[in-house]
Amino acid sequence: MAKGDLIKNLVIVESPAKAKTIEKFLGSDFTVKSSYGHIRDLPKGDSAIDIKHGYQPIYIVPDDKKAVVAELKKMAKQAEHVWLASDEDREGEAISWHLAEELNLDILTTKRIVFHEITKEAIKKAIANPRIINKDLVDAQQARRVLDRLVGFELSPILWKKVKGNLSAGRVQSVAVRLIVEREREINDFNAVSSYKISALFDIDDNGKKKILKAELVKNIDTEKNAEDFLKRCVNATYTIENIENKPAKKSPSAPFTTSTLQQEASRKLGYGVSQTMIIAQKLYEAGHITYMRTDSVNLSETALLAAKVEIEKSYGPSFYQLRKFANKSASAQEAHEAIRPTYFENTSINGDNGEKRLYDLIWKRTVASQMADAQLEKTIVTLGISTTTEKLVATGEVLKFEGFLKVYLEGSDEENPDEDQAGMLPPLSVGEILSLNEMDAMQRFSRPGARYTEASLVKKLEELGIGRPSTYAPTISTVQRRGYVVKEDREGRVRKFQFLKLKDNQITIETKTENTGAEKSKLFPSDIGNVVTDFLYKHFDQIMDYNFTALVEKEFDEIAEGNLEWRKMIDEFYVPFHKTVENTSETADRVTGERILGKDPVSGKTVAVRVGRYGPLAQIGDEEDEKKQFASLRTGQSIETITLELALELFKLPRVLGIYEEKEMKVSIGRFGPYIVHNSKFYSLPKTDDPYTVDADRAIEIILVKREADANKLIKTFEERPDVQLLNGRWGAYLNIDGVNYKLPKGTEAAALSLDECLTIAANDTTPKKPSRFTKKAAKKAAPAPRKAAARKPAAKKATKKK
DNA sequence: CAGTGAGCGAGCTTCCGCTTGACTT
Repeated sequence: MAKGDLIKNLVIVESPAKAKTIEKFLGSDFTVKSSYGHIRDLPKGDSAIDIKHGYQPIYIVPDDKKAVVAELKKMAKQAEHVWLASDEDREGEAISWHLAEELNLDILTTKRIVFHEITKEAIKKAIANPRIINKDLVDAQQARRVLDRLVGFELSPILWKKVKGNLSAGRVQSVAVRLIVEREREINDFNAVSSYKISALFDIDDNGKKKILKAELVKNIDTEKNAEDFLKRCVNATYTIENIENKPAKKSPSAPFTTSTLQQEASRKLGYGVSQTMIIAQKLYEAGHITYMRTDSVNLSETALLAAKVEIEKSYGPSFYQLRKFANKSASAQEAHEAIRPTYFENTSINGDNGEKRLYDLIWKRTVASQMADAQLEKTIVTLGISTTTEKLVATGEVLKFEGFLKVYLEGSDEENPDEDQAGMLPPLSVGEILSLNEMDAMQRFSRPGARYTEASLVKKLEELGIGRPSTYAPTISTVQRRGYVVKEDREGRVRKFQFLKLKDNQITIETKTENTGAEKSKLFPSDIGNVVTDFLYKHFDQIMDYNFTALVEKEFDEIAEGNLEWRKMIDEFYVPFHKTVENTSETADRVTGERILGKDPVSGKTVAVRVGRYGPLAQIGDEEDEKKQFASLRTGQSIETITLELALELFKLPRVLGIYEEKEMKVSIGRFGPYIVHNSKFYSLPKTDDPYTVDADRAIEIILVKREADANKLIKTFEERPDVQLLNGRWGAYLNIDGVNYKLPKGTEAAALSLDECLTIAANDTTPKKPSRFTKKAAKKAAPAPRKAAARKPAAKKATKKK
C-alpha cells in the first residue's frame, strides 16, 4: 500500500497467520493486520500498580511492540473504519481495549467483532454484527493481570530472603510444583500390598490346531499360603465350561484435539515434550496446514464437519461416517477458537520435516476419527467351574465386528498395565465341554502408587484444575524446570523378588523370581529446592497453594465480567490480608534449608544432617558450632527427603587415595559425569563395571594405561600448515576436529587419506548446529552457582539468547 | 554421540497471558 492511501476498513486480529487468511475472505475493501498478541503490559518494576489509588495499573508499550503499535496507529488514522477482531475471551477483549486506547479510538463506538472459527461465513457474519468493547470483560482481565503480578512479585522476594536468590513463585507455577512434590511423597510413602493372581492355561484343540485358552480367577488371593492352598485344592480337579456369554460392545472416538490433548497424545505416541509439540504445531499453523494450535475448544466448524464427511465417505464409505458434536468438559474453557484440525481434510499428508509430518498425521487422524462411526465389538465371557471348589475361572475374548473409527485412529493411554493382556479372539468352545489343564499359576503382584507425571500428564492435571491456559501450559512446564524446582529425567528401576507358584501335572512348585520395577523415562521429579520452597509456601501461603485457588478467583473474575462485581474491590479483598501475611512472613519466618538430621556418625559420634546449601543439597558431619565439620554434596538422583544415614556416610568416603603410581598420587572420586580417577592432574573415567568405593591401585593403573593407549591411537593425521586441524579416532570412529569443534566425516571416507583442503570443505559444508565454544575460565565460574542439573545440561548460552 | 571433572562473595533475580520477532543498502 502506498503512503497516504486511504484504507476503507482496517481489521486488527491477534495473529499474523490469521490476518493473512482473513484478508483473502474479505476482499479488497478490507486491510487485515495483526497486533501480535498483547500490545501493552505492566512494566517490570515495583511501581507498575498504584496500590494506594485503587490498584491503578500503569501500562506501557514494551520495546518489542513499539514498531507494531506505531504502524497500526498510522494505519488507523488513515482508515475510514477500524474493526477490532481480537479473540473472544477475556484476554482478547483486553487486547482490543488496549488497542483502542493506544490508537486513540473511541472506546464507546469502535466496532468490535468476534468469530470462533476462520471460515468465510463466520467472518462475514461477524462483520455484519459488530458490537462495542465490553468494559466489564476488560476489567476481569485487569483483575487477573493485577492479581498475578501482586502474587508473583510479593512472593518471589520472600523466597530470595528466606530460601535463596533467583527463585520465583506464582499462582500457576507454585501449584504445578506442589503437584510434583506431593506425588513424589506419595510414592515414597507408599507401601505396596501384594496379592496372588491365579491364571490357568488350558490346551484346546481347534480343528487339529493346538491353542491355549487362558482363564483367570476374578479376584486375586491375599497371601502365599492361601494361594498355595488354592492350587492344592485344584489337584486332580476337572474343569468344565459352565457358561458362555456373548454381548455386544462398542468403542467411540475421542473428541478432536485441544492444546492439552494434543500435548498428551504427542507425548504418548511420538515421545515429544510439550514445548516441542507446540513449536512443531506453530510451524504447521503458519504453513496453513492446521487451524490455531492454542485452543481449549473441541468444537469443529460447519465447514470442517462437512469436509470431514466428504473425506470419510470418499475414502472409507458412508457406513464409516457419523456426525458428532463434542461438548467441552472443562468449565474453565473460553472457546475462542476451533479445535485443532487439518485446514484441508483432503490433505492426508503434508510436505515438511519428519516432526511436522508425524504431528500432522496425528492431528489428521484424530480429527477424521472423531467424525467416524463407533467400532462394534463382541465380547465373550466364558465361565469355568472347578470340580473341587466353588470358585470360578473366567476367560474373556473380544472380536471386532466393525472397525469404524479404529480403522484410522486409537487414542493412547497413560495407564501402564503390564499385567493386562490384550483380549483376543477365543477358540471355539461349548457349554459342558471339559478342558484339560496344562498349568495353573499363582503369581505375586504388587499394588502401585500413582504414576509420576510426564510433562503432558502434568498439563492434563493442571487443565483439570482449571490452572493455566493453552498458551501457557508449555511455558509453565519449562519455568518450573528452569528454576530447578523440577527435573525431567530417566531413573533406573530396582530389582524386586516375587513368588511364583505353579501347578503342573498335579505337582506344585514354588519359585522366587525377580523383576525390574520402578524404571522411569522422561518423568518429572521434584528437586530438594522444589520440596523446600513448596513446604515454605504451603506453610505461610496455603491460600495461594490451594488447588482450588484459581477456580475460586476465576469465579470472581466471571462476576466482574458480568458486571456484578467491581474489580478493584475484588482485588482489595484479596490483597489486604495477603499483603499482611507477606509482611508478617518476611519479618518473622525463619530461613529454611529443609534440614533433616539423619543420626550419628559411628566413627566420631557427631551428628549427620542433610540440607540445602548455597550450591545445592549437601550432607554435613558435625554441628554448626563444630569447627571441624565436614561437607559433601549429594549426588544426582539423591534427595534430602529420602537419603539414609548409610548413604550419606558413603559420600564422605570419597575422594579416596588409591596409592602412588609413577611418583604421583592416584585419587578416585565422583564428579558430574560419574566416577573418575585423577592422576598427575589427568582424569580417567571409571568404567561402569568398576566401583569407586572398592577399586584398588592395581585396577586404577590398568585403567590409566588403557586410556593412554587409546589416546596414543587417537591421532590419525595432522597438517603442518594448520596445527588446529586434526583427524582423530573417537568412540564412534574417525572424526574431524578444527579448533576444538568436531565435524562428522561423510560415510565411507578414508580419514587418513584426506587432504587439508578436503577437511576444510567438510567443515564448511557441515550445517549441523555446533555447541558453543568451550567455556573460558570466567564463564565456567559464572555457571557454577546454577542448579546442579541445569548447569550440566544448559551451558551459559541461555542468557545470550534471551537478551537478543 | 566424539571433550567434560567449577566453589571469595556485588547486585540482581520475580508473575501470567496474548503473540512471533530477525543488524544493512
